[in-house]
Amino acid sequence: MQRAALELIADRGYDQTTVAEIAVAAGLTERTFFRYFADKREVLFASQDRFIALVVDALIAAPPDLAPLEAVVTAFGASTTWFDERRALAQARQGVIDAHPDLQERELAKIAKLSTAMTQALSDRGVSEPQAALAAAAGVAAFRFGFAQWLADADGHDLESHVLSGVDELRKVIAI
Amino acid sequence: MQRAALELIADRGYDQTTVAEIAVAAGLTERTFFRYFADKREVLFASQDRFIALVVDALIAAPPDLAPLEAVVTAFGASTTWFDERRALAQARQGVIDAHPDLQERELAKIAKLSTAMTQALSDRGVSEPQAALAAAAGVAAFRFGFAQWLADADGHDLESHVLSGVDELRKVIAI
DNA sequence: CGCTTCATGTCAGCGACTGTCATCACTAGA
DNA sequence: TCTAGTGATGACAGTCGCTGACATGAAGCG
Repeated sequence: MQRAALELIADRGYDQTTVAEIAVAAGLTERTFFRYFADKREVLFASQDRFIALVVDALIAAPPDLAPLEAVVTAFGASTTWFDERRALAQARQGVIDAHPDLQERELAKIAKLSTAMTQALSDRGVSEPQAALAAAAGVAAFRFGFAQWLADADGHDLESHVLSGVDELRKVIAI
Repeated sequence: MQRAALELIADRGYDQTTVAEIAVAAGLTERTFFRYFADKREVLFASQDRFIALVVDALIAAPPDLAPLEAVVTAFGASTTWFDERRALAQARQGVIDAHPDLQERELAKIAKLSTAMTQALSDRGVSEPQAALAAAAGVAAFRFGFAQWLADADGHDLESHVLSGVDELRKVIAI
């Protein structure tokens, strides 16, 4: 169903694609669609949930002596090869999302979910509440920055180096 | 209409309040509601748009020799007295928003809108693209942090001091 | 063979949202 | 003062996202 949805929406646009059409294209009915996905947008974000789980697990498993922001960056590192192997798909998906405000909203919500999950994981590592929240926010900002650069980057540096340069930029901005 | 909406939703919940009810409570019809607000959520966020305009204008007007992050913080300072005078209303509104995921999504979207507007304004001040994006992201993160503290703060420090302590915390996290 | 369970289909219905046309007040200008 | 135009609103019908309730059929298990 996710594949069918991405193809249909990429083809004719989000508004012009009904849930019924997606379901039929996958050989099912509209009602069944809503048994798998909470709403229409969600069909494009199921993979995002897996990504979040992956990164949070990596954060929990990170060496306990790392500073908060370093632990966050390390955790993101665990996901970068997964992306590096699927750059074309990620670009297609991002194109669809960037084309519709409703989808951008959902993406922001997923990012926020990631951020709060990382905050929680940092708390569990013994980081204080404010430090955890801001380290997660900063790390996520750097990742988003690096991710955008990576998607746009024609000469194919890998995602991780883009994320690291995002952290560097962040340090420069803050250090003033 | 905004007042009617906030009261009704605070009273019986977002899902249990229909657009038609809000419109009638304001002496209008559902169709007219949708001429003023793009969708049901938006009625709770019109004020947010004014806030964004205010802060962005302040950023444009900030002394040109300020560092990016300092300019952002200064711009937020222009809005804090507005909030300090309306703390009770802000709390009511935040309570409603926190009670429904759809509204949280919209709030994130508004925050993102603010962030990109500030990025643009920083660019216009001559700040480089990456620095602008990250300074805006960092500033917004600090503001959100300070805002949450301020809403929860019983002994009434003003918003600005909470935001400044957010920036301090951010510096500590990053500096490692 | 009967029982349960799980995935799916069917159907009816609500509410968000839109396009279209009608109505009515208000204004500008002859 | 009449008239034409403009802008805000209402009325109505229709689409689509989404949900609850019940039916069906296949798979597994005693």
